Amino acid sequence: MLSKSCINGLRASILLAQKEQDEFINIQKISSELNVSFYFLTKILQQLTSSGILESYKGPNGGVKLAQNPGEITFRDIVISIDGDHLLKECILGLPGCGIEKPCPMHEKWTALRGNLQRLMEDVTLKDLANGNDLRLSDEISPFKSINLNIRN
Amino acid sequence: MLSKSCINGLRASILLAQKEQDEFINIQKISSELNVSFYFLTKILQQLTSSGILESYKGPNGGVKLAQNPGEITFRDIVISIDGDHLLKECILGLPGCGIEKPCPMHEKWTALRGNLQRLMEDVTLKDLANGNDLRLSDEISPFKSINLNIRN
DNA sequence: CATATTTAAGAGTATTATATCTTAAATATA
DNA sequence: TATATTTAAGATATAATACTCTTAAATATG
Ligand code: FES
Ligand code: FES
Repeated sequence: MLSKSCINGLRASILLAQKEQDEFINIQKISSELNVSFYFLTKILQQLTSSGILESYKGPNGGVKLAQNPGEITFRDIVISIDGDHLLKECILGLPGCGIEKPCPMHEKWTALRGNLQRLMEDVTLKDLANGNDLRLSDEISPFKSINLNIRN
Repeated sequence: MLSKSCINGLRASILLAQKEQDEFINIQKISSELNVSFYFLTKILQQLTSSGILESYKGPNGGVKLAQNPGEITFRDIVISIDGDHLLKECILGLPGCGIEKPCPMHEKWTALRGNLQRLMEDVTLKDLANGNDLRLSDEISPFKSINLNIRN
């Protein structure tokens, strides 16, 4: 449902919410904690930075940090930034302009469910997520495990 | 959320449910009614046939038809056949084995919503869909409009 | 039996998504 | 100011999905 980029963006954001809010966190460090490629994660976090969800700082001791309090950033903010709002706007049968012309047979049921999804995503903040269980994966079970562990040394 | 293959499979199935159940319908005809490439649709319908949702018949007057009554085939059956059950099984944050080891922070909310999605897809049959509005698109607005209209002439 | 019609199956191409690499820009610190 | 560190941006590579084409198999009909 969510793209891999989006999932990694969420996971990184949750991790940032679990850390000290005031200091910039090194992307290399985040990527190794999440077992995601540094290169890939960098691209994703650039997207979140350009959306204003993160702030970044270059140079020694640089990195990224949340631009707002974790309680003010929602799950939805991050999904929209990376995957856009397709999921929350489009017809489940792919018809153009969901509901505008003639709604498809699934329209009512789908928009109801989609509304619940939207509400769920709006209600959940990074603060909520950060207080939940640890999202880090062990090397053994991580689907994101990188093959080359010596990236950028 | 659903792949294009899946959406086209659904649209074709709904169309079949709107037609005479006893006769085989030509795939070329379905593809032109839906403004989908004959080649692409053929592949998708082969998938539904091998899953036992459709029956096919080769040769003159051949084609495909529903293997059961429209009221007995659910939206879910078709989604599972084409896209698999990822959507209904996986963790929204991509963690392996959703809920088996340590559930992610979204687990409860997501599984609740996913349950509603599952129920929705199980409740809706092709009969329901066929009685709804017309799914055919006009040439002007169809996102599936094929560029070359003279396929296989 | 020969031919035309139609789906099946597999191969091939195109487009998009995912992932990596390289170079540039900013900045801290010696 | 020179160097090392770190993100930004753009180019490249790989994988997955979408889509097309070709050939084979089944079958109706003359
Ligand atoms: S028109 Fe299909 S879900 Fe709205
Ligand atoms: S573990 Fe994430 S939704 Fe179940």
